[in-house]
Amino acid sequence: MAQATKLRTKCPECGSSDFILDDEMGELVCKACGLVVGEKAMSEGPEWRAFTREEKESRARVGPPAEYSHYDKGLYTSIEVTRDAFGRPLSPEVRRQMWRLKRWNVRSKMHASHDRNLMQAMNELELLSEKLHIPPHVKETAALIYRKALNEDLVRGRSIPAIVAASLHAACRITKTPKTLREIVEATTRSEKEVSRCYRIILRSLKMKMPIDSPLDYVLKIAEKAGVSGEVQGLAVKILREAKVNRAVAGKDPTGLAAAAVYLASEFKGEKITQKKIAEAAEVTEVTIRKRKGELVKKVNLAAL
DNA sequence: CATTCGTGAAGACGAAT
DNA sequence: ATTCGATTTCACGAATG
Repeated sequence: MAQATKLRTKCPECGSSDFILDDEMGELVCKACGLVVGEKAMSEGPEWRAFTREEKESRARVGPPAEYSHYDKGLYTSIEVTRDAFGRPLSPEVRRQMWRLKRWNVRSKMHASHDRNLMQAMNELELLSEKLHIPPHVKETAALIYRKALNEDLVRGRSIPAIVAASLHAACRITKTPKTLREIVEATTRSEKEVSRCYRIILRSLKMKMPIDSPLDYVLKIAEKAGVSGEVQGLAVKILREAKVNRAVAGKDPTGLAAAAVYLASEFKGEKITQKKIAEAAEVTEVTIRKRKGELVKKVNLAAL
């Protein structure tokens, strides 16, 4: 119990006392360095999975198992430090030295690659966020997601920038920030295909539940980019609301839907914008706008709005 | 001439097998 | 692992104004 309090106040890695409690995953994460204290501690034990599950169910205290205070124990059993290469006992002096060396070796090996990776990734994320004008809280979310991905060993064999981009995309969707995958990808050197693959992998292994993104989230952005009046924008929103209750939006690309709504609204209000302009603003093709527009016209009664 | 509309081929994706 | 169904995009041509 004393260990739990100790860990809550100080991160064993960087000494920071700032933690984020992610109760969805049952993880306690150091805000400064990203070390997942809870999971890190648990993975040292042989049955950490059972432990986490129990923790999750009881929803009681979050903290490391008792073994955390003796994390050296595991090394004692796996590394021979009591005898030399010929099986002769070592002097206590050498024994201590050896033990220290081994421990350092193992720890630095485990941490060095992790840290190097994280540093590169956070750097990349910083650049991306800057380029795309990502709000700070979204960036933070992306960072957290990346750290989880890293801890799940999802980065091995894939490109860091791709995973970073995927994490950012996930963060945008969770926070309902209207940024398309393509916009994010265009700020990187990676292909859309690759990033979207990473995104799906992250979603799956982290068991993340994404809110389905509504076309409404994109109306403002598109309207602004295309330079339409607030009136048109309001009408577009109304159209989409109506379309939603009429089940006219299932399975369609939300940006295309939003674009069509804006186009329709502008047409109706007499301040017509070309499909081309809206298509550009929404990053969909004119064909898609036409298709959605057709459905919208059929399903919602314009005059009633 | 610019804009709009419709169409077939092709690629991507999720779900089902 | 492959196939299927729905969807978007691309690249056109035709109609409209």
